[in-house]
Amino acid sequence: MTSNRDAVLAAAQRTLNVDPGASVADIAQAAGVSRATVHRHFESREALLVELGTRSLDQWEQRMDAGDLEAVAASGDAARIRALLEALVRGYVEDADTYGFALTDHVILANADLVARTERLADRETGLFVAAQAAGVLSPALPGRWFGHAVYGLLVAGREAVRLGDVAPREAADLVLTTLFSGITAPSSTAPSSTAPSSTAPGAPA
Amino acid sequence: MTSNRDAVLAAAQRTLNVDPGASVADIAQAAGVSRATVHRHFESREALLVELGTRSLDQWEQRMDAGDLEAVAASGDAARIRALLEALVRGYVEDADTYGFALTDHVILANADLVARTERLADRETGLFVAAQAAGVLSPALPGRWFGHAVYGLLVAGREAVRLGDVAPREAADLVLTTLFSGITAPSSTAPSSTAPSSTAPGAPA
DNA sequence: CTCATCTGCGACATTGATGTCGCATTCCGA
DNA sequence: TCGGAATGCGACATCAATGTCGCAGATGAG
Repeated sequence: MTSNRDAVLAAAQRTLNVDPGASVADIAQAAGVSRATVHRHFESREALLVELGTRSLDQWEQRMDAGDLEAVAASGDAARIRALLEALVRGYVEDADTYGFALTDHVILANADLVARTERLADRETGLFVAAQAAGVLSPALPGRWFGHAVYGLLVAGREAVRLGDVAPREAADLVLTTLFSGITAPSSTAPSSTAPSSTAPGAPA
Repeated sequence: MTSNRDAVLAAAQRTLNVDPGASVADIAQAAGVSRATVHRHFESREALLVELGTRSLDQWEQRMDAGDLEAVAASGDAARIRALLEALVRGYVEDADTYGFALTDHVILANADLVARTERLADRETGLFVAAQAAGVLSPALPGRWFGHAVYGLLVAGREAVRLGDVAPREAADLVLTTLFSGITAPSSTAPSSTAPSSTAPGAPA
């Protein structure tokens, strides 16, 4: 059984979220095993990080699979596209809670394989964004590649806001989503916020 | 004269923007001096990073000073507030070009003094955001502390998008601004985009 | 010209972290 | 019960990066 291997991964994930520069020794301690044991399971610190990074990309991919991304994109159905976008982002915010450190970890971001795979997944996601533009859901004025970056940036923002205690973990998804979709300006005059996330409006009782 | 000291700082800034984990040796090489010389000017690698971080905070502070932040906030004048917000963000995007690495550098982000000063500056900025809410410029539904994070996140996004070549450096500011203010959804039907940045719309001829 | 100061550098010392190795212990299946 | 495969660990070896020290050349005021 890989019981302890998973324990190490879990500990690493927890530890790195607090201190992204944590050493193998720190991680081993958090996992309650010796440093050598960590090295039995992972050839190097980088290998450990790469595995975590891979898992975070797995989650991303699963989110897109689960949402049937290509089918929804091809459907051209504005409502479906819109709903999928929202579901994806909510999912990402949730995942960021676990793998958030991977968003900005330099070791992970420098690994060629992960970078390549990230690119492929981003391309795939961009397909949805572009379809969303065609369906009138997303602004046609923005470059297709930008959307993914915007999502990424707001994930980082949400994570940081929660980490610093500026927003409650529960609020994060709504904030990210509202900001992403509608921006931060006040809804123009009295018009109903037709572009706000469908679910609970931020500020409403949770 | 501190000629070479400045040269080291400049080299560090350049080098770190490419490889955030660059060693003192890397920086020294980029500056065309020996490693020991770097250490003559900066007690430690951390001290060097802290100085760069300090300078980036100086810029932030200067932007707020230059915009007369408190006066504008107190004025309650929606147009002035709105204009200042836009000017600030444009300024930040420009600064991120130079000090971008500081946005996510773990050494800098872990330094107590810099964190404390960042907090103070963020509080100051939040004053403007809250005034903007009162003036009807920013959404009253969002928590005051969120705005700063949203700006931060989109700066990271813009920086990354430019770094990866997904958007032209010239476009970055418009993209960040539009996304921040109006989000990424298509303007609801045919209504004039009353909340879009006042200057050049993204996509318009530069 | 001369001394004092500043700047730079090569060589050394130290440190923290990484990764390896052989031995002990546990956990099965036969 | 027995044997081997897997797991864990302490101790060691290595390495990369940091930081220190004393000497050498430049610079500049007097």
